[in-house]
Amino acid sequence: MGVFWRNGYKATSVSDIVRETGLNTASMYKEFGDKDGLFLETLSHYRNHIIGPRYQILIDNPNLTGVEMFLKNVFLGAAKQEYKGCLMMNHLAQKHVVGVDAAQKIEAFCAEIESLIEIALKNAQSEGDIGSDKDTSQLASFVVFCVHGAVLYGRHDTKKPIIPKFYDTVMRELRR
Amino acid sequence: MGVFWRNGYKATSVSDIVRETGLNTASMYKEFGDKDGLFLETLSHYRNHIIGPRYQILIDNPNLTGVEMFLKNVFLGAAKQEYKGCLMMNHLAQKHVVGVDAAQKIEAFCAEIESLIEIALKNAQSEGDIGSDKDTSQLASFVVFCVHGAVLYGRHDTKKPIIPKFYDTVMRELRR
DNA sequence: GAGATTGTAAAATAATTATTTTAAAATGTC
DNA sequence: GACATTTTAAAATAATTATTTTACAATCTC
Repeated sequence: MGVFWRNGYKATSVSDIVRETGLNTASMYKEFGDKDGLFLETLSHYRNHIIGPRYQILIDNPNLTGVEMFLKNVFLGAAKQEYKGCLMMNHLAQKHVVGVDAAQKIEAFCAEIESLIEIALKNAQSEGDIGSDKDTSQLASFVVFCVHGAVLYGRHDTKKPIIPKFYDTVMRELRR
Repeated sequence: MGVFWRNGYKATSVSDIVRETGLNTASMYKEFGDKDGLFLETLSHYRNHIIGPRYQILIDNPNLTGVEMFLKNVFLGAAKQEYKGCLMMNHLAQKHVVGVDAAQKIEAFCAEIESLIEIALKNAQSEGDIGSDKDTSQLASFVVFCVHGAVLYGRHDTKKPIIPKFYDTVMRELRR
C-alpha cells in the first residue's frame, strides 16, 4: 500500500509493489487479476483498516457527545501519516487515471465519512454545542476537506504537515 | 497543459501531449529536451499565465485595500477551472514522481502566493479590517490551501466544485 | 510416501511509452 | 532559383512496465 500512497496509482509499477510487499508476481495476478484489482483491494484495506477505525466510534455511538474531542483525534491521526496525505484524497484529482471503479470507491468513501461527521455535528447541534443556524452538511464537507486534503499541502521543505494549524480554524468555525 | 492538468505528470504520455498540442514530437524534444523539461515549462506557463494574473494585483499594489473583494475574485477564479483543481497542487503529493526540479518549483510557487496574500492580510490588519491578534501567516496558509487545494475535493458525481462553499468560511475566519 | 495441487522464482512475452533517426517538405538566405 | 537550414511526419529503436509462461519446489491429500 505504501507505494501507491506515496507515488499514486500510475507511478507505481508492479515491480515496485512486488519489491515492497514481498508478494510473488504470479500469486499477485492470480489473487487480484491485475494491477487495477490490486489497487481496488488496497483502497478497501485502507478504508477498513487505516481510516475506518478512526471513524468507528461514530458508527458505534450514533449519539456520541463531545464532537470536539473526536475531531481533535481525527486531526491528529491524519497529521501523523508521514506526510503522505490521504491515499484516497491523493487520487481524487485522477479519476481517469485510476479508472471508474476506483473513482467510485473513493467518492463513496468520502461521502460515507462526510455523512458520519454530519450526524455527529447534528448531535452536537441538538445539544447546543453548535449553533442551530449552522449548515451541518456544509460544515461536514469542510471538516473532511481539512482533515483528508490537508496533508497534501504539507510542504516538503519544512517537512511539517499543515493539518494541526487547521484544527483551530475548523473548531472556531464550528463554535462561531 | 490540459493533459498534465487533468491526469498528472506520470499518467500523461508524450503521445497524449503531441496529440493535444499538435506539436511535432521531434520539435518537442529539440525544444524542451525531454518530457520532464516540457513539464517544467508547463509549470512556468501555468504560473505566469494562468494563476499569476490573478495575483498580479497584489504585486502591482503593495498597499492594496479591500482584501475581501480580492479574495472573492481569487476563489471564483479557482472555482471556474473545470474542476481540474490547481495544476501545481495536484502534484504536491507526488514529489518523487515529478522529480526534484518540478517539486521545488511547485513549492516555491506556493510560498510565493502565500507571502503575497500575507502582505495583503497585513495591510488589511493595519487598516483594522482584520483583528490585530490574528496570525496572518497562518491565515495566508489557510487561504492558499482552500483556494488551490479545494477543487481537488469537488465530487465527480455532483460535478460541482466545493470552493464557493469555503469562501464564506474563510471570510468568517478572517473577520472573526 | 505417491500423486495431486498450490505457490514460487525466473525467464519470456506483450504492451506501452520515451526517445532517436530518417528522409522528405518547408522555409530562409544569398 | 540554388543552396543551407529548419521543420515535419513517419518509422525505428530503446526503455519501461504489465502480464504470462515455465519449470521447479513446497504443501497437501489419501
